Amino acid sequence: MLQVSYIRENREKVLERLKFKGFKQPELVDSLIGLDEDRRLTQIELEKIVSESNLGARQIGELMRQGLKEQAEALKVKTSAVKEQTKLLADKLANLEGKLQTILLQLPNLPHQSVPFGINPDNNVTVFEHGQIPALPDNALPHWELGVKYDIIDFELGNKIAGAGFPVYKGKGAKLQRALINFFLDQAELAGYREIQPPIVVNEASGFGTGQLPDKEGQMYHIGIDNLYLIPTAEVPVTNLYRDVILKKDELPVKNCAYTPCFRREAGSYGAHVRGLNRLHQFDKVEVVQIVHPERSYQVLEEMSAYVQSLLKLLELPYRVLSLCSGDMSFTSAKTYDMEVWCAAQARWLEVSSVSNFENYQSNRLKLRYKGEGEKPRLAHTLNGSALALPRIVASLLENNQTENGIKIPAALVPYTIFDYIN
RNA sequence: GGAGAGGUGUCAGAGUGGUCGAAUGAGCCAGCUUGGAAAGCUGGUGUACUGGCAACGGUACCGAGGGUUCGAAUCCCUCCUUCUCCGCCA
Repeated sequence: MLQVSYIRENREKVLERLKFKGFKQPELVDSLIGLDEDRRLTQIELEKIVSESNLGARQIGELMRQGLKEQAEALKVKTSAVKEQTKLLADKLANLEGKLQTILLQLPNLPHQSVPFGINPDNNVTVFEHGQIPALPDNALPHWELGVKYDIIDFELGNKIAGAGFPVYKGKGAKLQRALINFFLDQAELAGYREIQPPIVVNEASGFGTGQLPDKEGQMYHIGIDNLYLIPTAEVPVTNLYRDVILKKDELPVKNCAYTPCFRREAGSYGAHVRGLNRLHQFDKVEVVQIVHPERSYQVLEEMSAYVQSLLKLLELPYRVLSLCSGDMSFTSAKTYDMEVWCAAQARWLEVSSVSNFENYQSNRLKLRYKGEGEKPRLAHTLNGSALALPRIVASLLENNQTENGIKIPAALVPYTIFDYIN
């Protein structure tokens, strides 16, 4: 959520950046500024009257103590009348605040200066590529067929017990999952991240805190009876750990990581491009989250990007890094890098990580702040990234590493799988 | 799930309708004291919105949200949560 004070003081720039992002309702900015003006005037008026009636109440108390009942009664009548006015103003104020909030929730984050302009994914800019695209034999199989061939991923069984998009991993397939999770967590720890094991359901307040609610409600599984949501990413619980928190300045940066299953309804997305592991309702992911000083957030974004790339290098997967264009970035991000791995049999790039700097857009909503000695609390900057999401990594490993002897496991992973081939 | 008792500032802990944003103690910060420290003494020590160049004000916040009242930490309602006992259970 953008700060009202920032919008008020930087109207031109906000409008320019929103246009850059392709935001279609720039008129909301001026509505917001108008409402804010109105809100402040109303508040001043209300507080003046409340102040008066507070004074009256205090005087009544004083009179009562002195036993001057009649004077107290007279003053009561007067004060009651003042109070009537406060009701109207309080309603008006609440109404204005509601409208203000509604608009604020509709305004996306402002893209950083370094974000390339664009309106769709075609305008994303490849900023880095690494690794050789492997040449596969003609009889190469896509991962969903390899999964069946080696009896390690069973989509039909998952379909039977849960539904489409809930695969069952078996034998070495299951062990590969576990190996990847441990590998990612160990790497994260080496990079200075503290491991968190959060709940994988969250309440409404948490959903609002990271912005899944109210807009993306349909994207999450909802447990109606207890009004809880299955998390779509560990970002939700791990970032909400810091909701309404004021950190000491020297506690920054906060670096947390977490492995969790993630649940996404993905309503309406079916078809060939979401086959196999490409898009699932349940998948495993290790997420890294940082809370940093505002002056450091762009440096940290680069560091996080480099960290994710280091994982891909260790897994020996060909990848590229995209700087998302203004129009393709998520609603809440100020700058995002996507990491995509090459899936040889499908002959396409698949996104396995998205690393974003939210600046203070999330922390404003979360009321996540930091404070130095004798300073005012200030909003911190938050960043997060997948490190990494498993299914597409598995897809890429299977497709790229298929040999006549089976699927070759990259050396860095062998200590975790204990086997070096799936066959 | 049933019965009961609680939730107050950084912490401990008073406060049951009227100068209570909140006693007291501890902690923390600053000053005094000291060669230095401890002890002692003095002062300070929350957040948000808002007015003001500032000094300094206003309003709100005692788990959350409503309500009663001229006035609520204190009374009423709903919810959350913690503890104890019982039941159930990985």
